[in-house]
Amino acid sequence: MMALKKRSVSATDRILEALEERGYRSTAPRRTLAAAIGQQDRHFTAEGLRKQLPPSLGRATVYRTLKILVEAEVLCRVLLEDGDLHYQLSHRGHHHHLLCVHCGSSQDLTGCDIEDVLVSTSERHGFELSGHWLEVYGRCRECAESGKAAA
Amino acid sequence: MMALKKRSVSATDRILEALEERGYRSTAPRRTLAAAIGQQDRHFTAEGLRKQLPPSLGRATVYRTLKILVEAEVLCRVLLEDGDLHYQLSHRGHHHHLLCVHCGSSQDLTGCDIEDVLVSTSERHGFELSGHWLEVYGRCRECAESGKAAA
DNA sequence: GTTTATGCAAAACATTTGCATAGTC
DNA sequence: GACTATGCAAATGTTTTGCATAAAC
Repeated sequence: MMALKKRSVSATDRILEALEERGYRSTAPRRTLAAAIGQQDRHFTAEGLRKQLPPSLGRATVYRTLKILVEAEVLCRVLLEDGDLHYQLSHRGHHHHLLCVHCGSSQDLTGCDIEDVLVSTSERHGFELSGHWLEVYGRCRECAESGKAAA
Repeated sequence: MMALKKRSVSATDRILEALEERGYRSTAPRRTLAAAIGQQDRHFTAEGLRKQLPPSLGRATVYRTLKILVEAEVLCRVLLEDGDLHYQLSHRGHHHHLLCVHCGSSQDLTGCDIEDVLVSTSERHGFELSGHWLEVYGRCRECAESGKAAA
């Protein structure tokens, strides 16, 4: 229904917990970053995020923290249609996204049978499947209903 | 069976034809580039390609030509598992790749029912599907059979 | 001759790294 | 106090741009 549910469990807290779990120290810059990420309602880039942060927060810290968060699976990377890679809040485990090209929102793809199709297709090609990356583009319900025109 | 069939119709010629079709001029640098691309037997990057070219061929020309070729659908971009985007010779039209993470070869995915699955899944989410991007990773038959160990 | 393409150098970005300083545990 | 994280500035690497010159049509 909504872009990226930012309320309820608080994405910010999930981020901080993930850092703690992994033995990273709790620092002011990381708390600031976690809060900022928690407020993103669509995919974002490292530089884009940085522009929303106090300039006192070093560039390197942003990049280093984002890398950690991707490894911790709190963030994931999404591939836009033009080939740009952005970051996005994520739920653990393998999943895919329905990316709205209009508003930038993203829904997780659940109950998807793609895996099965890939397994059989791969076998047919003598290919030993080990992973895949899928992004789905289109318009979310809201955007489809409202702007029947718009870009 | 093979990585990217470079013989038969000659990828180089396909590239040159595509340029001609689109009204681009036939120039020496473009011919050099086409030949070099035709010799690639796996995905490559702009900079990687440039290193195989005479230094007299300007950097800008490489980038400009690659962009044209992607638009002409002679090349396509492939997303590696680590998020790197590479170029690769392509066959027109929408298709996916089985990318061997070991030798870097690529097979086109044909007879794939993914589209159908996506359509129904999207509908279930109220999502108006417009496109998708899929990459499949694993080992090609040759690599799977030979190095049962190797990286 | 007109128009397009090229090479170059510089600019614009994005990301990473070394290191001294500051903050956590 | 020991170890980790930070901010900064510089280094790296990639891609884009402006522009005068050269080549294609």
